[in-house]
Amino acid sequence: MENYRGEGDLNDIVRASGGGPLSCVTSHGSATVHTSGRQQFPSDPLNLPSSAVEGHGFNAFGDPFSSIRDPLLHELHMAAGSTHFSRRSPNSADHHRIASNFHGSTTIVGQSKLFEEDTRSPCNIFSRIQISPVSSRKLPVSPCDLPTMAASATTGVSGRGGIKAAAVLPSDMINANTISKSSLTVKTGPVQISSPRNLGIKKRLGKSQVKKVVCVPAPAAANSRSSGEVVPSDLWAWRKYGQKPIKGSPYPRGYYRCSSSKGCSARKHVERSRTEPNMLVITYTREHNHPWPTQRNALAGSTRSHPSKTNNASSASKDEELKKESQDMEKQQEMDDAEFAQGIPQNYSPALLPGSQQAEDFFAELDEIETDRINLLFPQGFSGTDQEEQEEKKTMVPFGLFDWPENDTATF
DNA sequence: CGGATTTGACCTGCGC
DNA sequence: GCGCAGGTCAAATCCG
Repeated sequence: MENYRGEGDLNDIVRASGGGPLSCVTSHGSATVHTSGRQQFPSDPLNLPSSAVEGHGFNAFGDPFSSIRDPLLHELHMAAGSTHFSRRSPNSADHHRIASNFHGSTTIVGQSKLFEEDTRSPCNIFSRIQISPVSSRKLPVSPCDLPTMAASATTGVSGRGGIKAAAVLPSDMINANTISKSSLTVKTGPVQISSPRNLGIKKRLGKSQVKKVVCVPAPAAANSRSSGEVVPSDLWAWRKYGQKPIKGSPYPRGYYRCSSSKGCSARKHVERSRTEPNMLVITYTREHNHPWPTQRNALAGSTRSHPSKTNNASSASKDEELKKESQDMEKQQEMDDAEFAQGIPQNYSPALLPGSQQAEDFFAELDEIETDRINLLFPQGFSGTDQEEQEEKKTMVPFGLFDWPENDTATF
């Protein structure tokens, strides 16, 4: 059984309420009249004192994935936290501002009230993120195939038994940026994350395995060899070892194992949602038995997934970009590691007052870092002049990590 | 040439 | 026990 640490090591992905830092939804730009899509981003785990986080049940279930952070999820998390919550303010006006900022463009009048209410509610956003026990055999449809369940899934918890299977929230439903854009059009990808952190109950699945499911928008461009299937890249290096047609689905499922480290038994399989072909359902099984790789390792392990990234950049500047990116990522990882080691985010600085010089300097630095990160992730730069477009791309930052073509953002 | 992908065969678990 | 479907293996092939 290789290094597989056993079925018991993986938690189920269902939690009756509460959730974890992985429950970061970066979707935006979608529009819905569903106004209960409350964003509890003050629950951003990066910026909350650990006590507050634990108070909501984080890390209360010995989640194996909490010790090994998935870079994909981690980056989503980071991007959301850094991009939209760096300008912290204790007053409600800024709550309002933050809530609207998160979605990049639209200000929702009255949002702050919702915001405040929700921060008091024990049923925070994390209970609204996709919560789905997954069994490849017993779940007839993938999490992304269940948009119609969203209404009932807004709590993420059903009445009977407390857990609703496959309660998947389309981004439309989780999006606080309601009534803002063309109805029900997802312009940039929704990301639905089902995390083992969301589990309160262990549940055995088909082959005694518990899985972690992530739904991401499917890139359209081809960056794989012949199948045309495009798999978003995360910081792990994955090697494809199989592909199978799945009954009932027109799309095959690709099987990948971690190649970041020899002997790592981590697996994932990627398939398109059968009802939403624009969505990829990535199911992670087993655990990595090594720390998640540095950027250098990740790049080394995914060369084939990154064909011809020329983009008019000279090789010299490309090297510099890569170098800078690598340094940036490593620096960020070091910071993160330190935060996780201490349990309290180091950049959590509640003492900063909005008007103080200290705060201004702090935010100025964050702005610089922010700009750098975005530039790194979009080395081509933002070509568009439209402010909304730029805002959208800014919010898209995490998706850049998947190495998606810029143009794909409008294909949903 | 080394490493990644493809793909058919084989293995295994589950439902009937 | 049998059949089905998902998961894995490994040889062939491809690509940088």
